[in-house]
Amino acid sequence: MKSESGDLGVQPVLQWNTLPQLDHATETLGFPVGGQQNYCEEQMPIFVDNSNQKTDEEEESVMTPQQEEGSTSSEMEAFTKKLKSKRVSLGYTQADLGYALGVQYGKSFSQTTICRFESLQLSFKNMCKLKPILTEWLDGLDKKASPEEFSRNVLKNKFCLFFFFTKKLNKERPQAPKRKHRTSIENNVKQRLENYFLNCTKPGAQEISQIARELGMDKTVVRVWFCNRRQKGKRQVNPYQRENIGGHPEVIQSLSPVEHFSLPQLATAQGFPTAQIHYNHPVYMPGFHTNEMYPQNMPHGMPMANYTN
DNA sequence: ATGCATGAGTT
DNA sequence: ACTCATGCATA
Repeated sequence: MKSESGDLGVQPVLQWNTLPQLDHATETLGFPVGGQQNYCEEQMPIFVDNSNQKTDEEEESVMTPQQEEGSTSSEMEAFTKKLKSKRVSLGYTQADLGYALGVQYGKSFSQTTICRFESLQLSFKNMCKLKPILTEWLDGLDKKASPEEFSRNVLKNKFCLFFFFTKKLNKERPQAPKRKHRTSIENNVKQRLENYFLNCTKPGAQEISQIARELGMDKTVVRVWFCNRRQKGKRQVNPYQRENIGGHPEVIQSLSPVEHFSLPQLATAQGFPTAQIHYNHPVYMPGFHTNEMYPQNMPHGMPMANYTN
């Protein structure tokens, strides 16, 4: 990680917690710096002067989700690859990118969201919504990118991040956690939930109560689980589809129980308009209960420059 | 990278 | 009480 950068203004490296310039930054800025958390609830302060763009050629008022002609799934996929490639080449982590967006455009995103965007794990609509912002970011990088200037901006961004992060930290340190706790559902219970889901993707209050009782779970947890399970079914691309698009659709046909259920809106659920690959089961991918519904993504075989990690 | 959760907006 | 966008927390 020790980029041979040396000092400020040279190599933008954005691994906050291992950043060589970190100490320097800390001294310079007068507050501690480090860590890699998500603190996105709050709006980030905007420090960066975007003098190098953003004149008034751009009317920002409304970003119409160019759902129509602009974005097809393949376009989207191409875009995500481009984005990731650029991000990585700059040494940005997903979290960094999320924050950078906040710094430059006033709206930050979490590592999670960036991650999901890059791997097309969002609904198409959501992808379309985020794409313009990310496009802007990409474009901004290309424009008049004098290396020094760029590096400077990167560092400025980082300082903003540091500031924001620290402020947030200090705020939360005293009054610790009214934060949530991630309840962990045992695998066998998950499996049973899956079975219930298979039988009915949208149980009513009654059913939920019943299920909760039978599984010895909190009703709310069950309800949320179903919500999430449904939502998961609407994710845009799952690894199976992607890996088999150009290949052999052998593995896929496990079964298609979903068809047998009345899933009114499921069929039309915000899928990619051009997602031609429709396996019979848009929702449930049985056959794996290894707790991992979907296998790991293979690493995008790209020449990661100096992205050590 | 992903599971469980929240909150705003809908139905 | 749901959907949808989103993220903290965690594996």
